[in-house]
Amino acid sequence: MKNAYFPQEIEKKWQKIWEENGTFKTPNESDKPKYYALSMLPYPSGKLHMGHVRNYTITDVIARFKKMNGFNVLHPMGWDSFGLPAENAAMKHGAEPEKWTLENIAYMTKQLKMLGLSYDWDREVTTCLPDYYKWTQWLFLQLYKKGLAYKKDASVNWCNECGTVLANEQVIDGKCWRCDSVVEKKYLSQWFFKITEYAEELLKDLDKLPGWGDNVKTMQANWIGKSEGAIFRFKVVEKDLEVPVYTTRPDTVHGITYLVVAPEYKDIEALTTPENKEAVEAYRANARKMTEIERLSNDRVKTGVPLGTHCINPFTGEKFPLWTADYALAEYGTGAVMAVPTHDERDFDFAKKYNLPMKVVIQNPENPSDCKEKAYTEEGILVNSNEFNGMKNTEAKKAITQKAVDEGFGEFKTQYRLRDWLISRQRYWGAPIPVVYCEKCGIQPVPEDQLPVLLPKDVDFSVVGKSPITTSKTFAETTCPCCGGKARRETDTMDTFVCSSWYYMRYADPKNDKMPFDKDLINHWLPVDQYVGGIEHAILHLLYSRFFTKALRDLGLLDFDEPFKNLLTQGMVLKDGAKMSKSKGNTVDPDEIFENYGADTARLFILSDSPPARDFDWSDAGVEGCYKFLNRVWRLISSNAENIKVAYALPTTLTKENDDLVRVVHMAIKGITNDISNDFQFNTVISKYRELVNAIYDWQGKKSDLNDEDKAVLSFAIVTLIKLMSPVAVHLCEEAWTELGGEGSIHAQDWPVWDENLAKASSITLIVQINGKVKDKIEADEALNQDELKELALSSPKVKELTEGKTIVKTIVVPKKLVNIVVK
RNA sequence: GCCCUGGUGGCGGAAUCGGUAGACGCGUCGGACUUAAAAUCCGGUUGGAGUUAAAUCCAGUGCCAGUUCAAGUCUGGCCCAGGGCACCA
Repeated sequence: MKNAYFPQEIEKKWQKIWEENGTFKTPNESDKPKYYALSMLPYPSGKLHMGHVRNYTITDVIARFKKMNGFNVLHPMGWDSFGLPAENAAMKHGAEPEKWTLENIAYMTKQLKMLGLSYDWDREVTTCLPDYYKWTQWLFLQLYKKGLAYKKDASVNWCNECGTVLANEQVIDGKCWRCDSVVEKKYLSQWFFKITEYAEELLKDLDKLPGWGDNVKTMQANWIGKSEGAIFRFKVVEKDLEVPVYTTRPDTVHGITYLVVAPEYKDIEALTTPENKEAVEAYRANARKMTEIERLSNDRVKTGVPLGTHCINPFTGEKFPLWTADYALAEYGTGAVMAVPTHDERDFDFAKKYNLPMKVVIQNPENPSDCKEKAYTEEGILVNSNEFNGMKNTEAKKAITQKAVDEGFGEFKTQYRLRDWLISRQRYWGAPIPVVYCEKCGIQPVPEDQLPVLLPKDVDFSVVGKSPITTSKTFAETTCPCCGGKARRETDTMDTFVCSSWYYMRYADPKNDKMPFDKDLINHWLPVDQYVGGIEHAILHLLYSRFFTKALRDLGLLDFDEPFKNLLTQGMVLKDGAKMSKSKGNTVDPDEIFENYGADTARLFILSDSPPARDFDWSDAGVEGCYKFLNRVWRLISSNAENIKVAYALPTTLTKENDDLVRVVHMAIKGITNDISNDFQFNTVISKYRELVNAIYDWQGKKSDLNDEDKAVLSFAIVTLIKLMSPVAVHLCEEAWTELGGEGSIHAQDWPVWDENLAKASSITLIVQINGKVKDKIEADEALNQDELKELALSSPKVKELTEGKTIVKTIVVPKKLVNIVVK
């Protein structure tokens, strides 16, 4: 074994051998239990960044750990390779999106291999290739047949910069998730997935996911936004019309003093009197012009105009006016709101501004409020509410709704904030939506045997204001699968999130050309046992994937309810306290780290300083420290190489010193195994590697010559060390294993096991406290019983001195640990 | 405003059940080796008091109370930071 550590040399060597030997191939058939470890698949942007390195290292260590623990581990990798950057690159550099994408994939694959990741590359999935997107299209057709994919005219989010529509989930603070430019509203005919059909199950099944963080689950729950309330229908005085409203406060219904409809409300024109028409039209025109941002920026300052018509409150017979105001949202509930200014802050603000009447109907008997200064929104007792007076408002909700139900002007209603998923994109580089439009037959799905609908090659990427796909002379023109007549192909492509909603299923059966996946195989491998990725997908990708799983289950394609059993959301990689970004100039290039220190150092460092879920601050000194540590490990092994043999067996009886080292090794096995099992605390795992290495050096420092027993003990310690380190320092440990006479790959060895009796020190340190403060520490035999421990503590000279002249009130003995003497 | 997460040395962070606070590392200071440097090795490093040096003592896990023989850990109230949602009726 060489004296010096040359990571670049050994890393290259082993990567080649592993590839040739197929060390990391995963067979479908195995007598071992399965384990599916998965990282979120990357977008092939060009180069790996440190966030990737962190993500894939975490998952890789998990996969290797599980493999050594007797699992048949599926650990695949693929590419989320449709999307706008490829198209932008095409426009900028004139490169084909496909060529650009495949080149990036080739480069990043090389980088992933340099990191020493244990992927089964035979299962690689590339979403932009026809053998994959054929099945994305096939799945679309199944959803279409089931009524879960549909086309409708709707007001949609439009990003001018990207030249396409966006899903609600892709609009962040009124801006595009990708390019950050302001999103506008457009009225277009678009394709949707009916995710709302699963709103209740998506919410409810969050409870089935104890392996997910509460942060992600509450984000999803908030996004789904369930609320329970009632619909009331109010008759319009001047017209033969009704205005239905949704409310979560049916208990306040006697306090209605006006009603608000959204500017986009469907019946608004009919509800407007001729005298008010001009003002209402002006208000609506202005609302249409405003972007989401503008609506948000002047929040709290509410505006509106009266329509001139009135409704009757069936509970009181009172007549109240109708208004339009943009604080009522067309897309939520019925688009109309009953206003109770006394018990709703928004209605209160509006009523104050326009001097509308107020009527108190809920009171706190202890501390009544007249609601002149602010709305009272807490619980209370009903007043001014006819037969409901005196009822607790929580009970009145039900009673009042029931009355509406009985008398036929209302019902109980559960409402969700979640909207259907808009999947059309007016872009080229995506999976074409497989439908055609026929003048005679209408919307026709492309027959399954005609899939895939291939992307055309004869397109002009320089066009502005429309999708490049529309420039193809060959693509749109087609024949109707129904009547054979002339028809036009859909030119919209699917949101890339559709592709990434099922990729983890394809890994189970990546080469299937009859189906997206075999049912038995997917039921065998799925759900994913451990999913690792960034928190930024808490809603988007994770919600869509959960929806897909449930929809495909209902299509009979699979038999599970949730795709990801355990989810680890890793923190960001920072540098100098800020997120790494090119614009800030604080990025670190993985290639440079591989070149200067090797992949093992990079892997060790990225896991070392912070627990996976927390943000990680990159520091050059930290990398240096990890490199030094690996050198230290290397020296420890190489300087002892002739004394260490994998095959050496431990003698049954040992000297005290050797016994102590053996105990340290057992403690390390136990500690490291528990740390990995307990939320993958790799930072403490690595500190335990260091402790073990330090202990071996200390032990060695006390020895001048090694006898046979010493050699056996040292071999045990070092062979265990490299097994424990092998999931992290994958190349170094493989090299050491081979040099020390190990057979096969270290990555195929069994994980070390500890002996509970040896995984502790041979004696205990008894903590002696007086009044809860540590006063003495005594080495003691662990066999001592409680009384003996008490005697031992009381016999301490220190204790005698401090208890002199005082009364011992009480003595608490914690077995094997501590004695607390309470004195007065 | 609502929801989630967190608050421990100069820094990253550690501390199964309530039982030695600060593991391990980074930084830093001192020492050894060296002509010198790098590398390596050894030692100190929460604050304060104390001493020639030590021993030793006191305080200390965001703040204020409480429970307990014992609280970083449990309970109640508050403050701060980060993230998410936000005119959702």
